[in-house]
Amino acid sequence: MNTRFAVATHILTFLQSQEGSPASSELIASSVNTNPTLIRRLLSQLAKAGLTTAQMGSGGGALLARPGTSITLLDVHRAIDEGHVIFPLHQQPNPQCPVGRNINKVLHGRIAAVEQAMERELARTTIADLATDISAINSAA
Amino acid sequence: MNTRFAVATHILTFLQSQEGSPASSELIASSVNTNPTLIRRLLSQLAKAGLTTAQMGSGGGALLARPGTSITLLDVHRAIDEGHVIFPLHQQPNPQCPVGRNINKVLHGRIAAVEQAMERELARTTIADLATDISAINSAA
DNA sequence: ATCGTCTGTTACAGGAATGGTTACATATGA
DNA sequence: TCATATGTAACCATTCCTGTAACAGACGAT
Repeated sequence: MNTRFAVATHILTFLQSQEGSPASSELIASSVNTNPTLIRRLLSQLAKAGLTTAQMGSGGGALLARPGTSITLLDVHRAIDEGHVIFPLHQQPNPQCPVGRNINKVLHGRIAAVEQAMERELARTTIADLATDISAINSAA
Repeated sequence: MNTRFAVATHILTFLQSQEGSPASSELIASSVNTNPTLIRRLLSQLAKAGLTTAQMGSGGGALLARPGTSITLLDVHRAIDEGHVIFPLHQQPNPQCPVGRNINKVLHGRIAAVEQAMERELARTTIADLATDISAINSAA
């Protein structure tokens, strides 16, 4: 089970709720309930994608690189699952067979439409949305 | 890389193009370019989902259990990736943390919308559509 | 009735991905 | 200078996927 997308989203939502003060990988790890190295690995990918920055040294930690209102779940998906295809095609079907020769060509178009629908929906939610939902739950309780 | 969805779709499209004559796992395997056991494993799942049937014994093989016009890619996805969540949540975030306590509740709703969008799109393509596209390419060539 | 064919299923091995752990060089604030 | 924290690498256990081999059971052909 690959939970990196969920954990990365958790990290970003956590940073959003910190309102600008840096969070150490150990603090984040305690919220996610995992170990700091895994958090740093994901933060490294998020930083490469331009979603977070890091402040090294004492009192340092991770920060959002831009407002949570401008970071969507699609951004997270692209940063974390880069190159991870949801519905991969199989390699080298038999070119001698009328079906095998063309199946990938035909399937590719249909799958592309599916992934586009998925991405459109991912793009509709921002990190700020999630943080807002959470704080609404917490202030209601 | 998990290509089971693509291979299962290939199998069903192959059966559709057979127009009712049974296909052995070995014949299908040669079209997919893999081994018969993998084909039989997938056929077993497709049969459990009611998409194919099997005719045992000499001259036997796999058959579509219902018209290809009524089998969608969503049916294939459900038969093959049953229980395989696209965006799984992470287990047991810290309940002491305001974010950790609620992140999964909030994320779940957003992810459900994404998967529904994906499923709607998968449901729009049938096995018969794929077979039609392929025969169009072959007769054009 | 026997034989060959084909399915359905199991077992096992190799390879890849995931996640947990440890370690360490580097950067930075105090 | 020192404690803190990042960034990254190495290693291990676990799990999933795929290929391979094996075998009992079903069924058509002869």
